[in-house]
Amino acid sequence: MLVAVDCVIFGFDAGGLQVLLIRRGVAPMKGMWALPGGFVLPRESVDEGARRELLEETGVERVFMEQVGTFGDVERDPRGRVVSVAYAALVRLEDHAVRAATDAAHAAWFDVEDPPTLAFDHAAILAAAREHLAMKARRRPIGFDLLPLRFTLSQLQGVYECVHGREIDKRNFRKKVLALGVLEELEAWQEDVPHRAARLYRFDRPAYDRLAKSGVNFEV
Amino acid sequence: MLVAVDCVIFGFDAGGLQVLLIRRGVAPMKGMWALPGGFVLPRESVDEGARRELLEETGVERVFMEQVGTFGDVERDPRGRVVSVAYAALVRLEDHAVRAATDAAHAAWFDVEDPPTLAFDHAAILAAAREHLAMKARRRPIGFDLLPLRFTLSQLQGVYECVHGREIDKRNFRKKVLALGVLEELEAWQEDVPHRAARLYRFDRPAYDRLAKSGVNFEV
DNA sequence: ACAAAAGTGTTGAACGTACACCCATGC
DNA sequence: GCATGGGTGTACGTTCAACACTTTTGT
Repeated sequence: MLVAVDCVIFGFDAGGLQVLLIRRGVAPMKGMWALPGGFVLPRESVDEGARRELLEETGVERVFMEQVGTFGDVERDPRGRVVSVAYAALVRLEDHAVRAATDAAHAAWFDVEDPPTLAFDHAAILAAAREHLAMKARRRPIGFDLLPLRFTLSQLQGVYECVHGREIDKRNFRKKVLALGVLEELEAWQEDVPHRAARLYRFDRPAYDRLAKSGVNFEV
Repeated sequence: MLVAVDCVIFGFDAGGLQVLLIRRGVAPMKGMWALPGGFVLPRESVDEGARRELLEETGVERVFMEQVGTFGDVERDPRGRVVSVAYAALVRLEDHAVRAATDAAHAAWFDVEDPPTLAFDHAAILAAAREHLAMKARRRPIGFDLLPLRFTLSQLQGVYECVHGREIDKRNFRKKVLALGVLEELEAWQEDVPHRAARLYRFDRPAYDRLAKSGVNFEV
């Protein structure tokens, strides 16, 4: 029995929530889009395998990945009996210019609302990862892992709207998120936008860590 | 590489939250207490393997198990490279008179607050399952899977106090749980108790299913 | 009579939600 | 000057937390 890992890497840009996929360079399902991943080696933990495969196939490293679940149907892989452990992570799109490597002919970002047909049971894994992300967003301030270091409140609101799939009132959102006290207001504004420039904010991690310890929830 | 399953089965009685363990009948760690579980067979899914092992080792069947996580450290099992998928379930203690079977010399319930030393990394799996249970309790009405068909509000409150590890105000608890409208008030009372007899209630599943669809949360 | 748990309401504070208009900028 | 998104406050209703005493039953 083989143990594999598959990584669902989420990014965010103006077009909404994105997911990182690779085009398979080897059989089976050569040429199809799939989640980055591969087999766990005998001398590495499953967690280590996930990090290694992600780096080899996409060049993405140093991200915090969480387990989403394990997919163990008998027929899920035509190569034989393969049980796959799925991981999810959030990255800043700008920080991760992806590159093709090893058995991944290409790596590219896709809108999660409109992904290509995926190999194996990766569509189910992607769906589970989105559900996991929506749950996680209730407990942690996910926006800060997805956005640039300096961001506007509208960008942050966009993250939550994408993740939860509903619109949020602008005034109420600002009130809640500012009241948390984990945003640092910068003396800096957007540039080169065809409308009034928005103020930029930065995530105050020490303040967040203090809050998280006391068990606050980040539902918005 | 071998794939195993381990099952964390929670029950509830007057002594608090309980967990079902087996005494290992074979090496390695023969004689130690462990979570029921074993290896997944080539022709069954991981989910099926968990149900089969639980039945074989403890006689418990027809329970709804959820994945807790997958444990994949290289050194977690002295027999070699074993990746284990952990499952958790809630059962009514009274419905499951456990029995020893196959390679489990004994099966018995233990207080989750004070379990024996466990084999392999099962202490870590148990801790993860408890965390999973506390999270699950925020979204679903877990009490009803753990209690007898007819129960008192104090018993239900006891479940939540155990799971969340804190005391709850009796009046506020009753207000909230009754307001949910998923309890059916019975014309029946406790018997043979050395104090005023408490009214019995029953879980109204159709009402709950209607609520759950509309996305209510069950935090108490 | 006493021990033990059942049962019952109110109040004040905090929070969530709904809602509309003016502002700055680039074209 | 117009289109685009930025930025701001209030009022109402709901929910939550804190809190103490009387009732019933068995011994």
